[in-house]
Amino acid sequence: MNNNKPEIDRIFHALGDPTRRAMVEKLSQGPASVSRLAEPFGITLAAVVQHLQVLEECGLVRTEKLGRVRTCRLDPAGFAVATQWLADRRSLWERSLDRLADFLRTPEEPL
Amino acid sequence: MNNNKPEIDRIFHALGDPTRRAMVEKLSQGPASVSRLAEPFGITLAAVVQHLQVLEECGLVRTEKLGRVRTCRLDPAGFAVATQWLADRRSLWERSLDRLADFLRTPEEPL
DNA sequence: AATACACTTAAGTTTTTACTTGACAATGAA
DNA sequence: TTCATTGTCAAGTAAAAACTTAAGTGTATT
Repeated sequence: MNNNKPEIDRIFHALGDPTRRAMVEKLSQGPASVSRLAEPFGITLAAVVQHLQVLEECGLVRTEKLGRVRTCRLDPAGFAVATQWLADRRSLWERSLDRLADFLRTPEEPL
Repeated sequence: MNNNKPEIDRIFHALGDPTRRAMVEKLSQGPASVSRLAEPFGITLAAVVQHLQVLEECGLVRTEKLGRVRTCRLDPAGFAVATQWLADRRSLWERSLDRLADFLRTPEEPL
């Protein structure tokens, strides 16, 4: 499906992959180089770099290269977008429950 | 990658698809039948049902069938899991920033 | 200068995922 | 009973995503 909010799309898509989420988990303990990030996974460096691109393009991770080593760190802004979306769902849902409660409480009224 | 927390895996995977997220957005405005859920999307009912199964299996949505109509509604519990994961990332990340700040503040100490 | 290190890139393969088609209940209405 | 409605299921297709291989670049080390 083609939706209207590409940023959210990319963020949730990025978080949808378990390897990428594991990379994020590692980075939440502090910055790491690409190869140290790769260590825990049984995949090639190239694959890790590809995941990293996805994480960077959607704003969950920032990286900078110094000499020959690229350092990766979390970018909280991206997480805020995801958190906000979830919070919005909950608040809308609660509003709909409230409306239902009102409706049930109110005795039959003519429309 | 094979991770240790299959529930989180399934939840974020489910939210990774834009059509499923749109379905969740619709359901956050209140319960809906399968065919009403399907209306906004240019896909077959069968496809919608498949998405619905994914959402139900990971605990984001609950459904119940009465007569020939199945009613779908959000299940807040699933959202709590996702929200918690995001919150955990942020708090760990902030801890790591604090440790860095400590380190920078402390004058050279012998190891 | 030679070698090792830390990536990077492009291209191809494999696996997953989303979606369709078509046939088939089961329920409710006429 | 007949027909439309609402959904279900299985199988297949097509597109996207993850991953590999292999060759290459720039940086540090010896």
